[in-house]
Amino acid sequence: MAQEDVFKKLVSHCKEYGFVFPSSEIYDGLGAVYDYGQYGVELKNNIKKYWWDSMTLLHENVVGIDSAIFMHPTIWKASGHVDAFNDPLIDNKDSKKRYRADVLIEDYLAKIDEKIEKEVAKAAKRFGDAFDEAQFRATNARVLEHQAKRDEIHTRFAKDLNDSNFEDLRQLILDCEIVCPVSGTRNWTEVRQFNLMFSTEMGSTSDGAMRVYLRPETAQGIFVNYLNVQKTGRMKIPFGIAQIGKAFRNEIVARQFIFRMREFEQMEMQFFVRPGEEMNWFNQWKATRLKWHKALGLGDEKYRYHDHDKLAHYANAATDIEFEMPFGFKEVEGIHSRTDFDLSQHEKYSGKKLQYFDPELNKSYTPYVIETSIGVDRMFLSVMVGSYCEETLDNGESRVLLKLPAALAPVKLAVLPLVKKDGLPEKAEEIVNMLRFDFHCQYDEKDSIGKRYRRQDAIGTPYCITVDHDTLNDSCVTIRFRDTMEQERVSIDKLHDIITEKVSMKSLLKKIIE
RNA sequence: GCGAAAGUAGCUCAGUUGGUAGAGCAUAACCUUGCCAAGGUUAGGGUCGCGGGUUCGAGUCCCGUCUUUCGCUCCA
Repeated sequence: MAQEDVFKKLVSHCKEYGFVFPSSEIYDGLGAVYDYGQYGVELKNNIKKYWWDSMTLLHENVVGIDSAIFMHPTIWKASGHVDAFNDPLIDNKDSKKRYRADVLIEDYLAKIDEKIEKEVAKAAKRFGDAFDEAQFRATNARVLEHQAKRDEIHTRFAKDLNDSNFEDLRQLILDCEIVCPVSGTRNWTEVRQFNLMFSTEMGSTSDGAMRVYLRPETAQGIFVNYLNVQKTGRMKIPFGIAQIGKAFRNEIVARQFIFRMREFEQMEMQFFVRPGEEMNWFNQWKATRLKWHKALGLGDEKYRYHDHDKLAHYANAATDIEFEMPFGFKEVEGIHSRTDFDLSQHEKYSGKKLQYFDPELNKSYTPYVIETSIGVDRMFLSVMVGSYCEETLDNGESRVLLKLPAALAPVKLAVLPLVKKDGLPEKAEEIVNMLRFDFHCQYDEKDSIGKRYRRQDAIGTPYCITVDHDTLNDSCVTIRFRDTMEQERVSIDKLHDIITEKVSMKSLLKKIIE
């Protein structure tokens, strides 16, 4: 089966079994925004817990925070996000070339200036020979006309740009009859500002309102709090701060299901180190993070590093951990050595000292930062991709199952009475009531036992507990394993310990520090 | 953003030259059965993505729009 078909089926599966729904579906959806359903939210929460525990439990020197989505707007100036994508752009539909709208108009204004100069030069040359009053008046009128036009355009241009009024800016381009240098046509698209940040107003409706942004990354919330945490937590360098939270990016092209969304969730950890020691820590976190992924057992060959050749302005080393999606190897996590760029920028813009006094070195410095940044939704997708499975059984039947790591599965076990009479449902309910405090359990008595097994396979439930007539006498049940379909007869008393051992995060976490 | 294709039940899809919408699976109830998607009876669920137009009549033809997918482009 082609990879694209698998992906299509996976997307359908996510919808059909309550993992992921398109947002606002009854209103035709909202582009590149998705909601998590009843099983999706459980899986997602488990992924987050796995990450959180791996950071905060396995590392004494890593603590968590939860910073607000709204932050002071100057933070985004300091981080470089405001200036990075602020140009008004316009496309010519015929040549498919993209231009900066403001540059087109500036070029046009320059042309008018050229015309004026030419007129003046021409007149000066002519009047050198003989003065003709009629010609002088005509030239003067043309120059004044040009100047008036230039001033008018300039006024409108400055106003539109200042107000970010792109409709008027486009109208100005049309009114000036500016043509595309390549195609020579005036077939223009709308003017758009490709700013990756969403903005909104904070404060009163009229004068006092301040433009604030929905954060495009969670990292800045960590940087601006790093001294608070360091001082109140008595943290010594090296130490890290972890955070899980929503981030928002106004992507131009958002595609591939939940891989690139406009509202998404990040799990970021910023690790503060001594300047000069950053490469050691960079390599260490690179290795640790890959172990975290591989511990899930989705297949080691599905992961690879992708080292960046071209580095962002803030980084001196960067690598991605990529996962093999049906549409190719794609970035799931980024590990960056961000130097002291962010903290220095915030020192500059806030005017506050953000240095750390290192008692061992007996001096102050601005720490360097290693960042690990992973997209929760991408991780979710990679887990689904790695788990989705269509099998043909010995009897020729097929089954669809999610081979989810037991620790991540939304439902840990289903308790099924073989028949819904003879007291078996009551016995099954008893077992559910015994286990429900520790595990997410489901009870199901509808349809044949085989059908119920398949239903649980489809949502990735690792264990099914079946209550039969013998159970009433010997207090034993069969436990059926999702991946092998094998069964084992065990005592009800032992169920709790058996399941605990299998679904605990502990076994995953141990693999990371091995 | 450009180009192409698609949108009909929860899912996968059919629907003839235009004549008031179907199947399989799924869901719910009952009967029978009981360890890997069994059978029977019955029920619920669709203004055919949305809005216009042509027509006596539109799921079907035309226009617009929204959403999704693929390719290119852009971004990281």
